[in-house]
Amino acid sequence: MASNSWDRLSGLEELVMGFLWSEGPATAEDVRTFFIDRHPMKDSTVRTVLRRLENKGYVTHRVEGRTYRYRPVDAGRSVAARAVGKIVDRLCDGSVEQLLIGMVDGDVIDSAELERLARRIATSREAKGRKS
Amino acid sequence: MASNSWDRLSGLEELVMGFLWSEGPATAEDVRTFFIDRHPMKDSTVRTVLRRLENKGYVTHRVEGRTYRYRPVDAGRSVAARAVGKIVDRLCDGSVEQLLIGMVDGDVIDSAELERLARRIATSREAKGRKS
DNA sequence: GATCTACCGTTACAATATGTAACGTTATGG
DNA sequence: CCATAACGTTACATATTGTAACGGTAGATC
Repeated sequence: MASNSWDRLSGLEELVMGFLWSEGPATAEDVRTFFIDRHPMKDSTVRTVLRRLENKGYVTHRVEGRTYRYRPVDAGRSVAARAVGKIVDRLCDGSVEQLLIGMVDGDVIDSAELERLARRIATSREAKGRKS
Repeated sequence: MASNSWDRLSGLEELVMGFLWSEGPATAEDVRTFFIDRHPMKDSTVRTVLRRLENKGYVTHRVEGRTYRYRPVDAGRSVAARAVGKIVDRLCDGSVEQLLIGMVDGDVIDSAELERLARRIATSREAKGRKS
């Protein structure tokens, strides 16, 4: 009962992941405190969410004294990249170009800006050769 | 009871949208026939799915004689672009660059290829000036 | 060493979302 | 007039999600 093939984050799970990604490793109590205004939860609620996130493979925990400290398994951008990969496969017929065109047309990003970013990334990549 | 703020497509809904995107406007019967092997469904099932898709705003229908012909409201890449926009906001702290880096690191796309596509898109866009 | 307390896992439940479909209704082609 | 094709309404069983009460347990406190 370990490796499921889940992939979607629920709204609350996404909120919590957002916190972990920006604030780094945290305990259930840290999470609860952080969301105390926006979204008050009992501690058991928070812990349930964290446990579910762990089952889904998004976080791991390390035992620290008698508390658990949770941390994201992957960077937000990695999870995002995988999600986008699936979107490309399923909604863009596998074509990243189609997606990029859609993003430019839909004003998600400006074409000049996209070109600039792509160039910058390509440049920084070529400077380091293969890594794996 | 018209404009909901839904956003996610379920597995089956995605399948059906895929069909509509690739095959164009279709009736419930067209859909049923198309999926007869992969995913047999009763006609009422298909029509329920189509109706739900319409509620979610993904398709519209036109009455044609006594049947409904459904068509996608937006191109697949538009839907994809919006979805990616949300992903960027929620998982990449609003930075498209973070997403692109994640995609390159995660081998969703090669950096050189990304640059090539970005350049091509930028070129074709600049050739047409503003449109809206 | 008896208590208290901070944490944890287990268990539970209501509200949705999803897949699936039976049924009743109604034009329309015969 | 009647069969039928196509539609909407209604109905579940499951799975997911948000929310939390409970009971156990290891350290800290008298």
